[in-house]
Amino acid sequence: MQYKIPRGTFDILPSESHRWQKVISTFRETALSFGYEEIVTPIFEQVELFERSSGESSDIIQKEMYRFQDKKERWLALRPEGTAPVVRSYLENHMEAGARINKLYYIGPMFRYDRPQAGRYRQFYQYGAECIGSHHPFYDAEIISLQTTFLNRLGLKDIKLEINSVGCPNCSKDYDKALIDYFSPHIEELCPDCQNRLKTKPRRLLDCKVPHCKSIAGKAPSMLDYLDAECRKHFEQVQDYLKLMNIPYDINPRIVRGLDYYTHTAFEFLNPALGAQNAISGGGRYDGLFNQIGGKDIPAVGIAGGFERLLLSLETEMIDLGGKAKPDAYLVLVGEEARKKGTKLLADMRQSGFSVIYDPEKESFKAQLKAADNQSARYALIIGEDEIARGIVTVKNLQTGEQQEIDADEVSELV
RNA sequence: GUGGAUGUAGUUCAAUUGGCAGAGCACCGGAUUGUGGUUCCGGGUGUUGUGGGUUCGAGUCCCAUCUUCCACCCCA
Repeated sequence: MQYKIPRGTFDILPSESHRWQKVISTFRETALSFGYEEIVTPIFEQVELFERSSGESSDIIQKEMYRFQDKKERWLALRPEGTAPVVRSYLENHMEAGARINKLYYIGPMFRYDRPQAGRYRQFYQYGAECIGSHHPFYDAEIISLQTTFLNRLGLKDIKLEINSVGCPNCSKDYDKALIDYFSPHIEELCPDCQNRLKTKPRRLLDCKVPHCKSIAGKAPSMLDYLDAECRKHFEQVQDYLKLMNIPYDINPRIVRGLDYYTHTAFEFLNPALGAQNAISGGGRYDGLFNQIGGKDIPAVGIAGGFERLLLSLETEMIDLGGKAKPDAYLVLVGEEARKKGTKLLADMRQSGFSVIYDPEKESFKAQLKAADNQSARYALIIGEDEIARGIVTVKNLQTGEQQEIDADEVSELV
């Protein structure tokens, strides 16, 4: 084998693709039933869009983004995430003028240069939904509800929802300061990563897995104590809605979203069975992003999820997504006359919407029937010398083994 | 980017101290030339990830490289 698939990418083969289709169509149906409409944006964008939205210091920008120059030496990037392009498109197409609220969903590949692992790829497929134009806590809950409904429709059970509020820029500032005050006396004891985090993103300290850091972080001040009155109220209202919608959740004050632009609600859906890469989806409110990109003050809340991890979860829970489509009929043709008549029948039946399979390279009667069985066809349509002579087609039900002879013209009606 | 494992047939796995690369499943063909699934018979389908090295001889030992996996980092 001379050529190999690039590292961190994968083919979706026919044996898998029907599972993907099932999950994707379930997401589409769910989003649609919540009033979300699809938006499709390009796979690459100007580099600056992501630098501006994700924050230049973020890992995504620093080490994970695929950048390249085109022939006019414009710097472009394969999109590492879906929200910024949606926001770009929203602003560019003046969608705020068309409707007060825009509810959008997207599906497609994202790209991050990262070390591959189970459930983590360099080209991976995400779905996402964004509700743009309202600050109302109902929509925070609706976005979460969209995800739980989606998971329920797929039949997934072992998924946890954790929510948090990261506050607004105001209380956020106070909190970061409190964290720095708290951790600074311990700086010598912290792991090198955490010493670094203290300078760049204090909140990341709360997440560290090194036992000693963990024990120090255990007594650190909680974000929830630093929320101002308005943020607190918003967070409570989101929870009220979740309760009304019958959605179970845990509050986890340690949730930190990776990207800079989040405000208020932040949440994650986790599957504890998945190992290290256990976040199925995550999201939150990003009232600050529009300002960051386009200078307009537009509130929004959204979610993004990964299909790979979803499919892994479905596998560990052994949930059957239904097999691949089975053909209605397989043509078994023996003899030259039968081949002619059968080919015509094949074309007619396909024209009227049936799925019919025929393979001229299988010549023996037995080989054709075997193939019909192999492909799980519902019926075998048999035409041989006998049928030709009598102007009929033998129809065999491959499940029951029952067989009947019918008039050549009436085949379509029976199947 | 850091640390640690891994790789043999389509697939799951064998192969003794270095001594002719094998088995189940799958696949293909056949079992009175018109009846599939079950059964029986036959067939191994391979650059042992790749490239070097040691050796009379390497799947096995050494070096490099790639892939995948585990953890970190990060996140979907």
